[in-house]
Amino acid sequence: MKSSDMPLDIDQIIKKSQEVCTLAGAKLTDKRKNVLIVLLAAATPLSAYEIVERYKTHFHEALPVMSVYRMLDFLIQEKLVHKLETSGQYMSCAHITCEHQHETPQFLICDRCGSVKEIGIKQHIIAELERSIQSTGFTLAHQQLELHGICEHCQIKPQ
Amino acid sequence: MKSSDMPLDIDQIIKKSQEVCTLAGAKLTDKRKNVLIVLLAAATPLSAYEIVERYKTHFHEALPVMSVYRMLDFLIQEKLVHKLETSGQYMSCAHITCEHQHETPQFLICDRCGSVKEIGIKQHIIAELERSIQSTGFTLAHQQLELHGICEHCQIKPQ
DNA sequence: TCTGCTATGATATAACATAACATAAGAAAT
DNA sequence: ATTTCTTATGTTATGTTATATCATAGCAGA
Repeated sequence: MKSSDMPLDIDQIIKKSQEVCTLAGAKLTDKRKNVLIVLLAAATPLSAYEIVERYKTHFHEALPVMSVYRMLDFLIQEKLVHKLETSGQYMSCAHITCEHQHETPQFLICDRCGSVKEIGIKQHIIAELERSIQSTGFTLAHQQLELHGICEHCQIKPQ
Repeated sequence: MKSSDMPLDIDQIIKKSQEVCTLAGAKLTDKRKNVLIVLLAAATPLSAYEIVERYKTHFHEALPVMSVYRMLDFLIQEKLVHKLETSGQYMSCAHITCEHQHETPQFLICDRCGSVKEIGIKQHIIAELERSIQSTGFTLAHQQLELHGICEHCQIKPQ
């Protein structure tokens, strides 16, 4: 069984997230926490507007989109959430409870079912990429890669 | 002098574009051609709405956004134009007049000035990327990479 | 309690994109 | 030349993602 198929221990992840925020001198308020919970419970990345809907379903409380965007900004800053630039969607970081230093994330986005797998691409490939770019004088800001394709599961299914 | 600093021979690129379309059994209509000209004349990628504005300035004719999107779809299909997924902008292909088979494009996007450089990343790096992804069962649809950072020119400037 | 900071709410609007249906323009067939 | 078909474009409406701006609430420290 691959780790990605294992049920998440949301309580543990939230606890760890609290610690991360406290260490950074930031506050994981109830609403920020709930937004994170919505993302943790989702099988796919969500748009800010989808988060509003699910928040309402889960917590019986309406949250303005504007607030969701701000909470997402906060969670991204604390590296608890990633933004997928290619689709304008947000997902919880798959490695919140990992102790190791987080590398720049790389994503495999399934264009059929919308699922996303967060992977760690070998650092030497990224290094080689950077070397191949160096000659242009360009300095990379962030190396987040978003690769689109079809996931294993959807390849097996007839369509 | 690097080729990217050289003035484009727009006439020649348009002529070649006509050929590409004819070969594919498609028609590069006047309006499609004009949209391409707008992109060729731009220093940075443009959004569909910016294209509408410039089209009006250049050709004294109002074009509905809807039509621009369709023309962009056409030009992208003919590989004369690329879409930057991370910014929702469009730019002409830098290699229209090249005879060689076009590889999947890779882009260096300057987050300061918005300029974009279309580069060819060594094929073996892409191959290695694919290999590193293969174990996940994922099949890449397109390997277009959009890398954000600061371009050479903006690094030299004070801010 | 006052002050000030941070978080959140509310409203409006910008920016990017698509759906659905109507019309026009050009090629091919008769 | 007229009809017919197809492709291209126009029109209107709406959906989706994101930001600006100003107001308010809630909490911490002086």
